[in-house]
Amino acid sequence: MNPDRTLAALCKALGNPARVAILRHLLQVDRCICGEIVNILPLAQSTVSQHLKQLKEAGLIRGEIEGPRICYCADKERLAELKHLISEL
Amino acid sequence: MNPDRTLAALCKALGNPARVAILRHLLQVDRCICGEIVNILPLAQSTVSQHLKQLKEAGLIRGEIEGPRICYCADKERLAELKHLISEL
DNA sequence: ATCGTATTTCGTAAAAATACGATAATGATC
DNA sequence: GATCATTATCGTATTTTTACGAAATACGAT
Repeated sequence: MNPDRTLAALCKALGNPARVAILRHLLQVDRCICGEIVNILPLAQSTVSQHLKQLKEAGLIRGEIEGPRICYCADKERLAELKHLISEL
Repeated sequence: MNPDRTLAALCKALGNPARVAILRHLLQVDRCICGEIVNILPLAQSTVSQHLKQLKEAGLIRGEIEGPRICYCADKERLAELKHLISEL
């Protein structure tokens, strides 16, 4: 993809404080289940699920099914790509 | 402001390919008048003006009145703040 | 097979973003 | 003062985002 579009898509995914908080938390704890994120944020569980979906679509996080729950983790390679695109601005 | 909010606001401002292109261009040419940006992008003049407004509100660019036209330039300090906030993720 | 927990998806409403053309505002020039 | 060039703002339509509760799905345990 065109670098402007890639950067815009990544930035758009982080263009909401809740999603920034989610990513930051996942980077701190390395990995955690969805429910933990729901507890941290003052948002309904379905809303958090949507934010997770957007982050996942942007490639910034991944979710692995782990029994009855889903374990999320940050995709550090994708984050590195964002860092690179921003830093070369 | 809360760092999550600051980062989200900055990212939101870059969450559109046209705005990324505008910022990138301003960084390349250092400074240029609004009309030049309008010529580069495949968008109506009023639309470009709105994008410029958003970038200005986010603090990423500044506009100085220069006779009948307006000269825009990137705010490198603000950009540095974005780079810092992203890099420390 | 049923139940309980965890998560997503659906339906929906309200707000914001995007884009355009038309109009207004500003400043230089005649 | 009229006019031209440049840019912002207004009005509007369409799309997207954000948020919620309710319903569906998936899985483990009983």
